Amino acid sequence: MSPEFPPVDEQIALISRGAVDLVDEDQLRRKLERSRKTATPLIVKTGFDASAPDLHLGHSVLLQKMKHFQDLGHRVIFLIGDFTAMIGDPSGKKATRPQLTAEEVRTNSETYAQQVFHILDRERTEIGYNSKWLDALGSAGIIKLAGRYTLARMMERDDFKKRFRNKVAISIHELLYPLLQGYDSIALEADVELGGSDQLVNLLVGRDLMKEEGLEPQVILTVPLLVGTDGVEKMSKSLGNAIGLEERASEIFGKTMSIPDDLMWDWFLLLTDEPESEISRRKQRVASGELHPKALKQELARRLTARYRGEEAAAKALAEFESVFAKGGVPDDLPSAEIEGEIALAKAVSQLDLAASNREAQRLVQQGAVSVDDEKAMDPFAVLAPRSQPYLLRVGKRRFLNLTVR
RNA sequence: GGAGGUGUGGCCGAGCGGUCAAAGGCAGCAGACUGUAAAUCUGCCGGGCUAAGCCCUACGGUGGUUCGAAUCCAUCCACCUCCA
Repeated sequence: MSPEFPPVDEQIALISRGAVDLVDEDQLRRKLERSRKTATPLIVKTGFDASAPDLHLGHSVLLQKMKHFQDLGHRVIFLIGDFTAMIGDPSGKKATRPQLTAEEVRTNSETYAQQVFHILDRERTEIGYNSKWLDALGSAGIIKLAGRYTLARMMERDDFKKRFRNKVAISIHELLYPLLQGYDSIALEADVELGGSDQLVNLLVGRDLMKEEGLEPQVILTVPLLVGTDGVEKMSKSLGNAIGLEERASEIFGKTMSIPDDLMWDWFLLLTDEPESEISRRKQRVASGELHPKALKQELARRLTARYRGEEAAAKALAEFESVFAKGGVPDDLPSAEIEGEIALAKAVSQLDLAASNREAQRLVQQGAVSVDDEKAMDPFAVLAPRSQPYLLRVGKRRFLNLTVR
């Protein structure tokens, strides 16, 4: 039963791969040594907000780091911030989050579980809810907790400092948020807490609170925020630059192919287990012209697609991408639709949702974006007459439809 | 409690009472090119209409002034700042 842990140096190498902050390494080393000696796994905590159940590749960076700990034999706790979600996230002060009901939290966490186990080991993942202890804390407990921290220390953090200096409002509950998050660490007696690099300060508060409580403070490890498909902003669903873990194979593949070439290196480092030395070697080979960036990006896309949709689907997505974009071909299985009676081309395009409106459909046709049966159609009012064979409609490079006109 | 400010298309952000479906930027879409749904360049970018024109909706809400308002007035709402 007693787990075998790899040598400490080996563990540290894997743990620190791609990490931004590690506070601090010596302490981690001590914890790992003790864990090895006593055959006791470390308790590794990662918090997730229960209000945003749609996970994307950005989240997967963190999940992978959790997986690393699992692979090393440690106890990974996937902590769902159901209580903190009910307070609302302080950083998103633009729109006050609606309070989630217990029911919603439950469904969301199920959705989570389904997505998370693409990466994490289902058998070895513990799922926790912070309402378990935060509910019990009560207002007296919160006040006591708040007494453990000072305004001056809270205001050391850059974001608050800036906002204060610029006279941008800071509401009281925003001060509470990190404290509650820190209390989670106390409750779990976490050895390590993982988070995105934007979480650093919150995680540090947890460390301080643990010390105050007389516990051994947690080690903090943060991972970078993954840059999204636009190559500029951090990946987020609302910015439209995200690739969801549940998307179709062709989408995952295609969207990955759409990232700027230079972003590949980051993605390789953060989203695959490719050794760092190998990544930099490839970078050199691309720079020297020996290796084609497209080929490499296709490999990245294939691997990411395979992880979430399986090898077979990934291979198919790759083949289809080549045939559609490199050779101007048509995908294997395309959607089909039927229309009763003859119809003008532009109208058909918009009615079939190949364009958002009639006007847009018209513009697309006039711009030469639409083809019928592989021939460019420039007249928006060309009539598609009823016929036994379906028409093959293509709009732009990516939208296809088999249309039967009766 | 008092003083003031702001509210424009998915976002940011211009906007003299007419020539404003509203500059510019971003995002998006398309075309060309290519090595890809990279990069670059070009075009488009509220909606409806068998249309090179007509019509409708739009500048926080409502109601006015005016031949005519995103632009002026009133009022309401929302957000923000300052002084207490």
